[in-house]
Amino acid sequence: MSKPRQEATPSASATTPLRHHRRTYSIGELSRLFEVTPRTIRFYEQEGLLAPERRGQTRIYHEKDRVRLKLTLRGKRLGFTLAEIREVIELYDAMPDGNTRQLQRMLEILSAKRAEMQARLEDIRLMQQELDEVESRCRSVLEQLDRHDVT
Amino acid sequence: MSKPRQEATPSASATTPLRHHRRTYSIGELSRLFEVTPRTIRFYEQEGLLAPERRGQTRIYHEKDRVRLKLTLRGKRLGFTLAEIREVIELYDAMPDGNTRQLQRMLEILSAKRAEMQARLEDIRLMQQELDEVESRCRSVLEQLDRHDVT
DNA sequence: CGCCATGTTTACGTTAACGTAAAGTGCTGA
DNA sequence: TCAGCACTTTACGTTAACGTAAACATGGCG
Repeated sequence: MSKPRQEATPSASATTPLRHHRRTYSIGELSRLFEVTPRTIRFYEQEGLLAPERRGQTRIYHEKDRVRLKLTLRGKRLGFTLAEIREVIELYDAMPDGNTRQLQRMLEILSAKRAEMQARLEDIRLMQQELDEVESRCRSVLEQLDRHDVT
Repeated sequence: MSKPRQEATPSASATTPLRHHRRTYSIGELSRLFEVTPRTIRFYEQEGLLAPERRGQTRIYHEKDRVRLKLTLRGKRLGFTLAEIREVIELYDAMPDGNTRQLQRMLEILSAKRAEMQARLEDIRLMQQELDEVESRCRSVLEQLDRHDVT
C-alpha cells in the first residue's frame, strides 16, 4: 500500500566516497535506492531489461542501468508488463544503427504508446470524478449525522 | 496489445427489444459489451466485485452490475488489484448505513486513492516526456539518413 | 422430438513477477 | 586465520487473474 514512488534519499556519505556524481552501484545500493529486492533486479536482467557490467562474477551498475531501472519501475506503476517495457527499451538502444524501416516501426510504436497514455489519462480523469462523487456523498451523510446530533 | 478501452458498440436492435434503456443483461451480453469472457465475469463475482440477481440458476445483471464491471475494468487498466477495487466498491455500497468512524475511514482511503492518482499522473507526464525525447531523437536520425540519401 | 445455443458448476492448468531457501565465492577487518 | 558480510547461482514455491475442459441444465425452434 505504501510503495516508494521516488528513489529513496541516500543517507549522505556513509562509507562510500562519492566524489561528485557517482558512477557505479552495487546491486545492494541499487536495491536500497529504489526499495526493491536484489532478486527483482536480477530478474529484470534475466528478462533483458538490464545489462550490467561484470567485474568477475559481480554485477556493476552504471548510471545507464539506474535510469533503465527507474523507467522500468515507472512503467510497472502504469500497469505495463515487463515485456512491453523491454520492447521500448530495446528500441531505445537499437536507435543509432536503426535503418529506415526500423525507425518507422519505432515511430508507430511510440504513437501507440502515446495513445495508451492518453487513454490512461482519461481513465484517471474518470476515476477522479468517481472519487469526487463518493466523497461528496460521504460528506453529505456525515453532515446529516452532525445535524441529527446537534438538533 | 489492442484492448478495448470502451464498451463495444451494440449492433443496433438485433433480436433484443430494448425499449428505451435496457434493464438487465445476460452474462453473454455483458461479456460482449466489455469484450471480456464470461469466465472473467464469474471470477469477479467470486471475488466479491459483482453480485448479480439469480433467476433460478441463471445470472441476471442490472445497470448497477454493468457500472461495477466498468469501474472494475477501469481500475484494472490503472494497475489496481481486484482486492483494491473491491475495497472501494464495498465502501461505496456500505455508505448509507456507515457510522461516523466508517465514513472517516472512507475519507482517508479516498484521500489515499487521490494521492495515488496524482502520482500516476506524474508518472504519465514523465513517460510522455520520455516518449517525446525518443521520438525527437528518432526523427533526427531519419533526417540525417534523408540528407545523406539526397546529398 | 431432438438439437443447439447459452447458460451452469467443478476443477485442474497457466502465466507473470517475483519470493525463498540452499549452497557456494570473495573480500575485509579483528 | 577466520568470522562475517555482500554477492553469486540454482531451483523450487507462491500469488493473482484468469484459461480451459468436462459434464450437466434449459429454453426456443424447425
